[in-house]
Amino acid sequence: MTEAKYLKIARIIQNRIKDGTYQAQEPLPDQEALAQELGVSRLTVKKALDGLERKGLLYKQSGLGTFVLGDIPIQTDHDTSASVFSGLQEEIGEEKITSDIIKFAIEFPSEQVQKNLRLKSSDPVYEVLRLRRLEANPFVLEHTYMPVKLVPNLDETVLKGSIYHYIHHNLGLKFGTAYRKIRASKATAWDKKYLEAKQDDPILELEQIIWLTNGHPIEYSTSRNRFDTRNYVVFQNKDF
Amino acid sequence: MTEAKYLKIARIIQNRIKDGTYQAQEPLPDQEALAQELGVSRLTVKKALDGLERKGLLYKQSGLGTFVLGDIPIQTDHDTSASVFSGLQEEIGEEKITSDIIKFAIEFPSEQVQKNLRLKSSDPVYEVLRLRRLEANPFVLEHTYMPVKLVPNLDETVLKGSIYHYIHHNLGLKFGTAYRKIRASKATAWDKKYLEAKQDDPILELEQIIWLTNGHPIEYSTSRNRFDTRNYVVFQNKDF
DNA sequence: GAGTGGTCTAGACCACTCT
DNA sequence: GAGTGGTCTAGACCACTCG
Repeated sequence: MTEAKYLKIARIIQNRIKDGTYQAQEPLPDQEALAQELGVSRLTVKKALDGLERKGLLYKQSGLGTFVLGDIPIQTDHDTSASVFSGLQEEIGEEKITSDIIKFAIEFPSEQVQKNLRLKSSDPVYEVLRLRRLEANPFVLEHTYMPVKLVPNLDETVLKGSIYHYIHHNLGLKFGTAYRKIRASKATAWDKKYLEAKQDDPILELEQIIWLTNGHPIEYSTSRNRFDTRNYVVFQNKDF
Repeated sequence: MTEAKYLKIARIIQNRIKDGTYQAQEPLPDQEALAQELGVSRLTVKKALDGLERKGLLYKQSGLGTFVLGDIPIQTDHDTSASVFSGLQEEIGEEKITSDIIKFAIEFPSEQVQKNLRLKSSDPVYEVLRLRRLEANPFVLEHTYMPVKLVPNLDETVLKGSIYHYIHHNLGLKFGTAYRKIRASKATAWDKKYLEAKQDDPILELEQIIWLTNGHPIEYSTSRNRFDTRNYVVFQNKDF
C-alpha cells in the first residue's frame, strides 16, 4: 500500500508552512502552480489543501487565494486535542507515562455498558481502572470497558503500557470514530484518593465511546483529570 | 449562488438515514448505484458521503460498502457541539434565551487581547460581559472581546439579542475557523453572583478565538457554565 | 473473480474578488 | 477582464474484502 499522493503533497506543504517558506497571512502559490510544480493534478492539490484547512493550518478564499493562518495565540504545548486517537503514551511520550492498575476484571456488562458497546448481557467485558501518572505524578484516572471478543488476551503487561498500542499493533484494529463528552464535575472519593484532589477541586471529565473502522464499538470509557492538570482543545473549520 | 450538488445529495441521504430508508448497521447502495439514481457522477456521491462520514452518520469500509453508524447511546439533546458556530439563540431557540448586559465598553486592548485578536494597542475593542439566561435561569457568563473596526455600530439592542446574528446577517461576515479550549475551574465571585454557583461548584470554561473566512480574528471570548448546566461534545472521524 | 470504496487525471465551467 | 478557488464529469486504475 503506497501512500496517497495528496497526503504526500499535504506533508510537503505543511513542511513549507512550518519552515517559513510560506509565511503567516501570506498567500500560497495558486493551485494550478502547485499542481505543475509537484507534478500532480489540480484536484490532488486541492484535496491536500482541504485537509490542511480542516487541520487549521490555512484558509482559502474563493477568488483570492490560499493563506497561512499563522500561530494561534492561546495554543500551548500543554493542550490535548479532543479529536485525536493516540493514547497517552503516544501523545506525551512513553517514558513519561506509567500506569497503576487499580482494577482489572472480566464481568458481564451492566445495562449501560451493554447499550454503549452494543452487547448482549452474556457478552463479557473487561473493566479496567487505571491511574496514569505523568512523571510519577497522578494525572488521569481512566475507567474503561471493552468487549472481550474484540480484545482477546488483554493482560496486566498490556495494561501497564499502552492498550492503544496493543489494539493497533498487536491486534491490527483501527479506531474509526469517537463521540466524546466533556464536562466539569465534583471530586469523588476516588478522585481524592488517586488524583490527590482536594475536596473542592473541580474535575475535568471526558466520557467517550470509540468505534472501530468496521463500526463495532470497542471502548466505553471515562477519564478524569484534576482541573489544574489538563484542558481539551477543539479546532473547527468548515462544517462539511 | 445555487447550492452545490454534493450538498443536495448529502441532504437526501441524510434524510433517508433519518427516516429509516437506510437502517443502522446496514449498507447503503454502492456509490455507483447512488450516482445513477441521483443523476450525478460517482465522485459527487463520494463527496457527499465523505461529509456525512465526518459528521458521524456513517462509515465506509473499502471493499465492503458504506454503513449507517446508528444511534450514539451517550448522545442527548442536551449536548452542545464544541464544533459549531451558531450562537446560543440559534442553537437553543430565540424565545428561550435572554441576555443581561453586565458590562459594555469600548477600550484599548490589553496585551493579551492585542495578541489574540492581532491588534495594535491603538485599535479599540469592545468588551462585553453578558449573562445569558435559559428560560430566565442563569445559564452562561460570556466575556467577549471584538475589534471595533470589524464590528461597527455594536449597541445594546444587538447585545440584548444575538451578536452572532448581527455579524452574519447585518454585517455579512462569515466565521471560518475557531480554536477552543475547554477546562474545569473553580467558581469566582462573578460565577457565584451571576451563575448562582455555590462556593464549591465547579465551572466548565470554554476559551476561544474565532476567525472570519478572510483570516481576521473577530472574537476572543470566555464562556463559563456551572458544571451542572452544560457539557461539550466532540465528534471525531478521520484525521484528514 | 466480483464487488466495493479510494485515488487520480484532464478538462470544463462556475462563483467570487479585485482592478 | 484576469485570476483565484469550487464544482462536476467521464473514465481509468488501484486496494481491499469476501467467497
